[in-house]
Amino acid sequence: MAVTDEAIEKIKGMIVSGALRPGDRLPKESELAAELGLSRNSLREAVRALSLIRILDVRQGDGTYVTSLDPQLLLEALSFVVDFHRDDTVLEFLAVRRILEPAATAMAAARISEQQLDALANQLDKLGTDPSVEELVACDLEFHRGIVQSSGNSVLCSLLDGLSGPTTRARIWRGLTQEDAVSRTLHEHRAILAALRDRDAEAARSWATVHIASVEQWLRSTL
Amino acid sequence: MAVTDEAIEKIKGMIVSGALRPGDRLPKESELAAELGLSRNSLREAVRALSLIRILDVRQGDGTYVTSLDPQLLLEALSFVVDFHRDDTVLEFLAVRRILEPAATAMAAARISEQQLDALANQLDKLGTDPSVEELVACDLEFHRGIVQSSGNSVLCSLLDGLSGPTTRARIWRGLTQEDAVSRTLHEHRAILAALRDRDAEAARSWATVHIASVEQWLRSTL
DNA sequence: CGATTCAAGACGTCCGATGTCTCAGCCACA
DNA sequence: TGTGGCTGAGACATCGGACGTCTTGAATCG
Repeated sequence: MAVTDEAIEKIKGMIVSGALRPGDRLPKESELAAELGLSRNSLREAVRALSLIRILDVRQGDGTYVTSLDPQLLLEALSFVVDFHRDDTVLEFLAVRRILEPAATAMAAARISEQQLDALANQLDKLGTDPSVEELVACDLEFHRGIVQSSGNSVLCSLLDGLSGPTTRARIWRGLTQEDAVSRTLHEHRAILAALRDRDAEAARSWATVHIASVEQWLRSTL
Repeated sequence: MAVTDEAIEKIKGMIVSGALRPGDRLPKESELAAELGLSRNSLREAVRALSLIRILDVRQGDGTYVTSLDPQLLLEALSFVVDFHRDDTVLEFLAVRRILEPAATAMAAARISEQQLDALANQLDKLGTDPSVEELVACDLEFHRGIVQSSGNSVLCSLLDGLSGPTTRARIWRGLTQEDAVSRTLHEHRAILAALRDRDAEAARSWATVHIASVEQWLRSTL
């Protein structure tokens, strides 16, 4: 195994074993390199790789630190990876989202606060009845994120956040070509919100499923 | 932005835009470095980072290539990230798995082949009635992977593979020395298999839910 | 014709120097 | 005495070049 890969594994080991804890500062590059038995250049490659996936946080002039290791942070790297997928796998991503999002929405029905509900309602109202496609999609993302956050599961939340990337493009595309997509989306959002207000998990789940399935169906018929 | 980060973005751009396609070979390091306007050292950091998350495949003595970019490959990096999570978030990962795995199992009920079913049955038989914990864990992983693969959604499959990474699972099982856990697991596996054979998606889903929920419950009571 | 050898090409690793940024401590000023 | 700027030490950023190791394929020899 290459020394750089070894270094990656060793640093990983130090973190997993607890020798390095979230927020801890690593020894300076030259010291750590000596400690691990490789050159500073090679060590830097390892550090850079771990920083790309948000394990390490490198601050020039200061030092290198272990990040908080929050699921949110680590899964953020997921969206970077997801960006590489081509359109022919969008359907598979959407299918996964169709599983997760309704479940998250149902979970939120039991936990979402009144303030959160009001905030969501406000957000929908602010959009008006004839928004631009870009506005609608941005609002859509925000709306769903707000709900999923209320599911109380940060892993679920981050995962959905990452998966939503590629489908965003598809939704924009759809909004541009399908006439009634905008009004239908608005209607579905209000239905989801109403179900959440009623604390009706099953209704919330169903509306969320319908919401995603309609995008999926359109996409399938288009490809 | 640092030159290395710039290089990462540029290489990403070349791939996303289609200038570099899966399997393509990159210019040699010195040339690419000159092309992107940085030193070979800095470029190598970028390449190393992209190779950690399986975007690039570096072969010493040969050259650097774009990987197939299969969802399977890219999400493989997920397990690397998941390894960093501490025990207090295991429950959240498990909750996500509890959503995905039953859905995948239900999907498999409609698509799984007879050969696949026989293979799964064989695998369970081979384990005997009193396996070691290590054998059981390995078999458990294999069993679920086999089913999820039959769901026909490679994104879903890779995601579950990453989430139920060896570390997570191992940690759960290590403490799981409950006597009846082994036999109960075996029983549940057989029930899932029977439901699949019957093409009974709902039964398969329910058994999968029960299967995961029992682990979840045990874990919750232990932490 | 096949096996072996060898050389070119490409990545792997290291070194040392210099640039740039951050932070903390010192000092002058009000 | 408090505040603000200045400055120097420390740490990361980047570079260029040298040398090692590995892969591959062509040339060579039996």
